[in-house]
Amino acid sequence: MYFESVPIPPISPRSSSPASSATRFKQNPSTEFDNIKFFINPRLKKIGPAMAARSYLYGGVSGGEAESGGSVLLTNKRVHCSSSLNPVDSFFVSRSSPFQGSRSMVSFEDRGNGSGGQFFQSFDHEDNGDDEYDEYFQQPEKKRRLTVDQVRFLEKSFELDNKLEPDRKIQLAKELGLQPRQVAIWFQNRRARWKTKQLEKDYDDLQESYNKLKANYENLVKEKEKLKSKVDELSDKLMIQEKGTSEASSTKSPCEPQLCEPVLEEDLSKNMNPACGPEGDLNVVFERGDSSYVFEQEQSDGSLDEENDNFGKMFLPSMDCYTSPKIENVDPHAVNSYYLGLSGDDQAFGFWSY
DNA sequence: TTGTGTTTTATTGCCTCC
DNA sequence: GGAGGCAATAAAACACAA
Repeated sequence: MYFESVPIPPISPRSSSPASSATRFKQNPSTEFDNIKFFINPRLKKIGPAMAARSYLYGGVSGGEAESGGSVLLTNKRVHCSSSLNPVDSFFVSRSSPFQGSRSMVSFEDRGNGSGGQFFQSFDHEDNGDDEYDEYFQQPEKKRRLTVDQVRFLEKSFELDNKLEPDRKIQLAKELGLQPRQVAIWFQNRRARWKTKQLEKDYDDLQESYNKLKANYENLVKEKEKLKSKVDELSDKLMIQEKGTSEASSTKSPCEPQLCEPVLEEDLSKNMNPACGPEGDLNVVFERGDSSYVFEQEQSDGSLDEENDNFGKMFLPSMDCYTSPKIENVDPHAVNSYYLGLSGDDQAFGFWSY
């Protein structure tokens, strides 16, 4: 086991200067970055090797795990972290790549001996003077964005397959002049972005469906109101007509054979004719009593029918006050259809078929 | 110029699979 | 147990308004 306490001065990562990083590095001359595997700060938070190296190089610790002014413990415990410090990665950076120009902030190509391990070894305090430290740290690698061409290339590759097999990763890294790790990270982040976009799209689709349904519902409510007012209007007419009829009958002889005769089916079908409409002798129809039998043909199937059913039931109570008690046995379909002068087929209004 | 919000690059820990 | 994926997150880079 290898433990070492490493003080971290209170320096903001953003405002850090290369010199301060170098200073900190020099404060720990015995630090061997090749042995850095695992970091624990005083608050027992873990810091990976790359993060630790980053804190040295750039004056801060990514992830906010290390508290400034605190210290970390170095151990050689192995953690799963494909750190960019891996010297092997630098071999994948092709100097002849057409996509040169973007490197990871922890890419150490063109630095010293060209490998991460050697890069760090070159800072052995015993073998290097202060000037050399400062020379390196005054021009730190910054986090660099990929070039437009690199991104375009990666995007095309992502379109083909958003998963990255090891061979493909290495191939892409070579072609782009990046580290395989960078390619893997790019795909990882790209998948995350894709997923976010997908979620947004799904949300929009759901929202659109909801809006359509809502609009349909509002239309139905409007139509319902329209029909209700029409029913009310016709009910009023019926009441007036009833009044007139009763007044007329009271002035006539008690028994008028034509009116008291039972209504025949043929007569009813005449009354059901839309052309006749509600102006027909409704009293006669309801006097028959078993109207549901008469209007059996009005029955239809499907949810639409159910809608109409409720619709009819909804208006019946308001009609009770206008009609004789016998009407309570009447099929709501029949009542509505008859009152509106519509046959069963005519009930298939356009607005029902959303 | 500076403050602020967004995007991109990168790290970490956890999880699953082999 | 190692490799790779993912969610969460940090921080640099960038965009843009005041």
